[in-house]
Amino acid sequence: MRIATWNVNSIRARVDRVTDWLERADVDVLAMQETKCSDDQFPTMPFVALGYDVVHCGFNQWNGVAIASRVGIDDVHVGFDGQPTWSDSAEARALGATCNGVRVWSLYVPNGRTVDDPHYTYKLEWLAALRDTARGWLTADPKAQIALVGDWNIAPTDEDVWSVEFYKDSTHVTPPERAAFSAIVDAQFADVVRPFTPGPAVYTYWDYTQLAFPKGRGMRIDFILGSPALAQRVTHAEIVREERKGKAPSDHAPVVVELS
DNA sequence: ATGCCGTACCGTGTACGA
Repeated sequence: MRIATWNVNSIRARVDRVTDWLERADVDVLAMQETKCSDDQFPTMPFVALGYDVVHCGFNQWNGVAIASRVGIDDVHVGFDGQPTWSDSAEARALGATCNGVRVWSLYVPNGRTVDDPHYTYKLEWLAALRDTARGWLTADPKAQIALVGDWNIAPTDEDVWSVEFYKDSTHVTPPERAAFSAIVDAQFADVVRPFTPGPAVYTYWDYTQLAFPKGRGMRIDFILGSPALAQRVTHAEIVREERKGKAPSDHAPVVVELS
C-alpha cells in the first residue's frame, strides 16, 4: 500500500498534472492540500475515472484539503476535535478518513505569515491542539495505524532550509514552531520519510521566484508522520522532485511512503 | 536541461503563499 501527500496549490489549476502523476505513481491514497476551492468546485470526475473515491473539505478559495483513495474511504471527519478557528471561522485545514485500515489525516498547517502576526499565534495553537487530539487517539488505541500527512509549514532543523541566513527572521524556523513539531513527534508520531531521504539539501518545497528550484533553494516542510503501528510497516519512502519540474508545477513535490 | 512567481477573487488591483 502506498500513501502520498501533495500540496497541489489549486486543484483546478493542477488537476491534469495530479491525475497524470496518479496514473504513473501506483499510489493508493493521495492526501492533497491547498485545493483552493469549495466542495462543489472540486474536479472529482478525473479521479473517479482512475478508480479513486474523493472526499474534500473546502469552504472558499483559501486552504482546502482532500483525500483520494482507491482502497476505500470510511469514517470521514472534517476537522479534528478542538481545531482552532481563525477569526471565529472554521478553516478547511484538516480532513480525516480511514483507507484500508489506515487513519489518514490530510493537514494544512497555518502558515503563520510573520512572527508578529496573529496568524503566527494561531499556527502554534493549531499545532498544540492537533498534538493533544492526536495523542488522545493513541491513548484510546495504542495499536492504531495513523498517518498525519501534509504541509506542516515548519522546517524542523537548520538542515531543512537552503539558507539559515535567508530565513533567519521568518516563520517556519522559529524555536516555538520547531518545538510544536517536536511535541507531535514526542507524542509518538515519527517522520517515516526521513530515514529513506537523508539530507542535507533534501527539500519538498521551492519558491516559484528567482529560479529557486534549479538553484536548489528549498525547504523541507511536507511530512508523513506515522503512529508506531504504522511506522513499523514502512518499507520505502521518497520525495518526487520530478513533479516540481516542467510546465505549471505546484511549488511543492509529492511525498510518498510505501507500507508492507 | 531543474529555467526566470503562482492562484483566486467581480479584479483593471488585492490577498495570500513561505
